[in-house]
Amino acid sequence: MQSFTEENYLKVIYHLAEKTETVQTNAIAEQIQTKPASVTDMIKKLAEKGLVDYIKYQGVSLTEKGKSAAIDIVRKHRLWEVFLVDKLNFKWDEVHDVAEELEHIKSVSLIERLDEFLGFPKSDPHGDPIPDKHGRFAKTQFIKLIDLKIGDSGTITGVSQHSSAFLKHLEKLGLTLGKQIQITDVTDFDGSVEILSSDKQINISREVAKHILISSNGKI
Amino acid sequence: MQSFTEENYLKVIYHLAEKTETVQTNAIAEQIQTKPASVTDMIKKLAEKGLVDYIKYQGVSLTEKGKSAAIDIVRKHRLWEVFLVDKLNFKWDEVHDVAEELEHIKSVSLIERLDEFLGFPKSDPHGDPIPDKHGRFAKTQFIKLIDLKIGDSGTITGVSQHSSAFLKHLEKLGLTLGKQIQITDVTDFDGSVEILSSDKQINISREVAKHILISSNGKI
DNA sequence: TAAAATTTTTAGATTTACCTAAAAATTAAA
DNA sequence: TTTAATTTTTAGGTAAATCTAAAAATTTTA
Ligand SMILES: [Mn+2]
Ligand SMILES: [Mn+2]
Ligand SMILES: [Mn+2]
Ligand SMILES: [Mn+2]
Repeated sequence: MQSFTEENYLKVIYHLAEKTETVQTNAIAEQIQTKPASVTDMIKKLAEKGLVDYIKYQGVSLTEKGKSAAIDIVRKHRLWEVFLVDKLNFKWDEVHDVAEELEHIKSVSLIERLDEFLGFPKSDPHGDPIPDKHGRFAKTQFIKLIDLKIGDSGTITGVSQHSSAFLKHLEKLGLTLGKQIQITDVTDFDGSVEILSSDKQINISREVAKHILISSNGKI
Repeated sequence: MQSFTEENYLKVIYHLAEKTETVQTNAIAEQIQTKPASVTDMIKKLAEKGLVDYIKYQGVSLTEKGKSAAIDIVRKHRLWEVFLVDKLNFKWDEVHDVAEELEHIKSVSLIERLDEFLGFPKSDPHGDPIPDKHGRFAKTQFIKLIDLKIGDSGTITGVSQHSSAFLKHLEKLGLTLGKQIQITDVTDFDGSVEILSSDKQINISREVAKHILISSNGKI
């Protein structure tokens, strides 16, 4: 059984490992909002417990045991987010912080029953996949909107930024999950992207386009 | 803002104060499952924060501020219990421990929306009243089953013991909330109580009878 | 490839919530 | 009303998760 703090470390290491094979002390410190010295201490403890592989100065990676613990927390986080949006009418930009707390509630039957109550959802309000109780989930094949070419079209199926500011912005633009979009132009000047969505022309910045994930269906 | 631990102390003091005006160090220690010396430490801290009134060796009592914080935790605990039973199909004997964790989730809007989602319930699965968001609730007027006389009847509206063992036992006897009962006899030998419920004669021990709460409707 | 910059670790403290053992105060009994 | 029992507090310490400052290792730059 892991402490609240240990669980947060495992989850952060898991997410960072999606980008780089082995995870750096500083990167963890930044995510956890703590100092590198504290991270080193905790990493040693997690290594003792067999949750991470750790070689001094070489970074850290999750063991199978650590990975499965991390996925379990991610599962809980995403299920609670679905609950908050589907049942309690939270907006998609309001759920993350509460889910950060709820994900640490320790009860296997609670999560299994919640999963059932929600109808075994496959993805959370941000399009992220929800692992099943065995930790299995489909690795989703997303393309960043920024990487599409003029004329390409697809469906918004995820976001790679969960900040309230970003999500509220998308909401205002009408760019929510499930929306069909087509790239109509890319501005030379600032690289902003012109898209067609719900019969409206919208201009979004490169920064926004980077964090919208599309499941492409090629040309219309 | 209180810590997880401070919240538990406030809640325990609140419940103990329902019996005795001022609460003893040892009583708190027993509830929290800790040592009296630790309780003294924490009481000092709570007094510093203005949450309890404390005079050395004289016991402790909640200030208005402390009381309202405690009631807020009780409200959360009971709302989560309703959620678990009504929405996730937990039994009434399975919810307490999970609610002990959920009650510490800090989000005002979460609880307000949960309350609404549940239809603003007035009592929890054990018959205990749920305070509204201002901390107000009706002081319920219960009589212990053990205090009824032969011939008296009433409705089971609460229990004063929340252990799983006790609740499972009641379930097996069919003595759940809302059931009509009538006292038919009291055994001289062991003081056990003979009752009529759902057209069946049941014998319950004094110990059980002490913890069943009845809203009496006099003679039938 | 040697110096500089960056990253990571160690050393030594701090805070929170505990503990044990012993002293002090209160309450009950003789 | 003194003694005994009980309750409560103090004194001194531990473990978990932090921190700052400084040392060590690695990586980058020149
Ligand atoms: Mn989230
Ligand atoms: Mn999410
Ligand atoms: Mn309860
Ligand atoms: Mn209850």
